[in-house]
Amino acid sequence: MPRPREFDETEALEGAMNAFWARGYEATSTQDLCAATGLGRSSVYNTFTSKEILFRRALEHYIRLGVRNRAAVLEEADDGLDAIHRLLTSVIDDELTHGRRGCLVVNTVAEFGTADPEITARVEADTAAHLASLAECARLGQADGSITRDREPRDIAEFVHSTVSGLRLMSRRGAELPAMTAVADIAVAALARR
Amino acid sequence: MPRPREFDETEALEGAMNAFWARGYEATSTQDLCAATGLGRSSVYNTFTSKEILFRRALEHYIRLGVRNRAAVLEEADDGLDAIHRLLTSVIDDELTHGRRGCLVVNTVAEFGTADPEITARVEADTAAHLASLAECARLGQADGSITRDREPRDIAEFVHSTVSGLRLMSRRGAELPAMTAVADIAVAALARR
DNA sequence: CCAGTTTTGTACCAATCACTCCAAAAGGAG
DNA sequence: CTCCTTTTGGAGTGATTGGTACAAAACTGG
Repeated sequence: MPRPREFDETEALEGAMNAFWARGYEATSTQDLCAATGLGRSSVYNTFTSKEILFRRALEHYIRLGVRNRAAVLEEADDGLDAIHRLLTSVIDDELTHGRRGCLVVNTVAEFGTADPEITARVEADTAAHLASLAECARLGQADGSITRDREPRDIAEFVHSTVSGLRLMSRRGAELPAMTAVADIAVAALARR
Repeated sequence: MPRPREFDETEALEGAMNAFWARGYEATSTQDLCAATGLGRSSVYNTFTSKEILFRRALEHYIRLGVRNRAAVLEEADDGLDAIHRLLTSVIDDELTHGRRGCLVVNTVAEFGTADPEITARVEADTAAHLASLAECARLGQADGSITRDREPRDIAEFVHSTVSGLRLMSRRGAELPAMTAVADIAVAALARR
């Protein structure tokens, strides 16, 4: 039987994810990746094949964590509007407690645009999933009377998604908490049924 | 008297700006910069000193153009709310006619965060100026009755600024026009006096 | 304890990175 | 024309890039 690994693959992946998250794809060297994962050069390549593939796996891992977190937040909401309010609040919270790192997906979109087909496809899939979940919130909110019926659920979803991106970017550039809270407040109020 | 230059410095700067805009700072090599400016290696370094300084000048140039464009858009507005509506519409228009490039400042924030003090300061200054101009619009709109008085001008400015960033990011990831229009519509409606 | 398999560390690879050096070229002022 | 300055192209700088080669190490099933 083979020699066993001396590290936990998920932990290493998480280290790489954090490095890419902080500095972006291009600015993160393979040496940075060794340091961030705690692995030697050989182990990195033996496990993750290449920088590009490691990045895709890190992005994938990030997205999975994001989906999980969002689901947890939405679960404890009282109604549709509250769900969206909680979501925006949790974004702000997360930024404050984790040092204004922004969002890996947002950073990736900004860095790559649509230049890389594989990454574009992965981002598109995540965006679609996020939008679907937000649209479902909107539909629920319209049914329970908390969210305006003047807009299509799809459009509301796009608006909230855009607001989340905006908040993530605000945080990354170092905006103050009150400013971010104000943005979230106005966004939520815009969707409230009146 | 010295030998004169064979190129226009502003044109060269614009070429460099476009390269950084499309690919980001790290992914743009000095060779890319030569191609984008049309200059030889020596001329690039003779004129712009270093990649880092060239980037700062490109960012500066981009910001100046942006300020000029925004001023032109705001000038022809009927009232405060219309100004904000026109601003968001012009962002969408600009993205569609210029190939969904997003915004250099947004991309720069995503790529650098607050890691580089000089760039952070420049972005902060631009953000402050943009916010001030937006807050003035909000104040005007509150005075002429087009914008809600339930919010502070400062907060409205932050909200609009965040929405612009959100739209820019949407466009860069390739979102459809109707989705962007919906976001802008909801944002404008959120600020309307009712 | 041995055979078999994989991981690991080290040394190494060509290519590219940002950048520099320098001589030749190109003008204008006298 | 000559002098003086600056620009220009091309070759070259060391350092770093992403990625490999390979042998020693490490573990387990037999």
